[in-house]
Parts: sequence; C-alpha cells; structure tokens
Amino acid sequence: MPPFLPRSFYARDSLAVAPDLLGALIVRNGVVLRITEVEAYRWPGDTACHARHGRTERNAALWGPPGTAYVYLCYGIHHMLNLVTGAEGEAQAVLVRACEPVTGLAAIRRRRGGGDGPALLTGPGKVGAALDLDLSFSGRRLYERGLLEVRRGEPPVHVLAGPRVGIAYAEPAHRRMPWRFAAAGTPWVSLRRRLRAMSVSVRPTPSGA
DNA sequence: TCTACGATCTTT
DNA sequence: AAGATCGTAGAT
Repeated sequence: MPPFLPRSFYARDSLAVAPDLLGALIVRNGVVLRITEVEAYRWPGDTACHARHGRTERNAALWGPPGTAYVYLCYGIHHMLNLVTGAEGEAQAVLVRACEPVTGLAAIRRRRGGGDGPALLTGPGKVGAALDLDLSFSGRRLYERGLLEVRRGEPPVHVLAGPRVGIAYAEPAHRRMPWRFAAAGTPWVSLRRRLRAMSVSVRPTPSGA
C-alpha cells in the first residue's frame, strides 16, 4: 500500500492542495478509490464556503487542523467528504466530488443496491455513500492508520479547471472562480456537460511530493 | 419554536 | 422539472 499523504501536504492553501489531490487514494474498509474530481473552498473571500456565517456546531471540523475530515449532511440525504487544508483555525477544505473505484467495487455495488456503470462514483453524494460515511467521520485524521485513510497515488497528466457546482447562493464573483478541478480523460467526472466550458491546463505539482 | 433551504441525486 | 429527506441557521 502506498504511503500516506503527510499532514504537511494539507497544510497549504486549499487552492494549491485541490489539484494535487487528483490521483490520490482514499482507503476505507477494503474499498480503495482514486480521486478524480475536487473543489476548493476557503474563507475569507469565498461566500460559497460553509464558513461564510462563521464557526458553528455543524461546520466546526472545517476549522480544524489540516489533514482531517469534514463531513456534513447535504439535502438531508448525502454525506459529503471534505479534506481540511491550511492552518488550524482557518476555514479551508477540498470537497471530493468524484472517484474512480480501484478495489472493492463489489462492496460498493452491494451498498448501493447493485446496478450502475461509470456513473457509480460521479458526484459527492455517491462518493460518501461508497465510503459509507456519516457525521462521526468529521475530525478524523487521514494521514495515519484509521477508518478513513488518504494515500499517495498516480497523478493525472492533465487537469481541467472550471467553476464550482451547486453554489447559486454565493456572490457572482465567487461563483465564477475556477476552483473545480478534474482529471482529464476519465469518465469518472460529475456533470460532464459543464466540463466542456473548462480550460485544459498542465498539472502544476506532483501529488504528495 | 418556526421556516426556508441546501457544496445532491433520481425519476418523471 | 420536481421530490426525497432532515439538520442547520436565521428569524420570530
């Protein structure tokens, strides 16, 4: 099994961490996923971020130390996985929006009641379901042995960047920020149609180096 | 307390 | 185009 992404990997701006996370592996109870799509959020200066109303009981983990998880419930149904970045006391995180299954695909299908092709892990709610997450995962450290681990993986050659999804409530300027990143050339990406407007760029830094 | 609504997904 | 489904935040 590849080494953990160290705590220091996360102790940077979420904007730098987000693209570097593409290709990394999420390990959870026999299931291994490769991250293919992420979004960066950070406060201040981003009204799409959950920290926009300050520190609350719900978003407490978002302000926690880098390299920990922030899981929240969306639409009363979906458990969304964020990886906390920056320094402790800041409110920054990277949302995992899509993954490619590496191992444990059978367990994931069972969990979801069978069926499905490439749409299996495209979308943050589906990722949360595949990893069987709940709110108790908030605050867990991801850089050491545990129920949820993140390890080094093969980075994609090219990265797509574009505006984030599902943040209509944010200020227009923040809505337009190209803080959504996806590995180019894989089917493991959500809302493919909106990817067409994205610009192709070369990956800035190697993952976990 | 009450109410509106969400970093979504599925079905119609 | 809209329902599922429920915890949170802001208002009362």
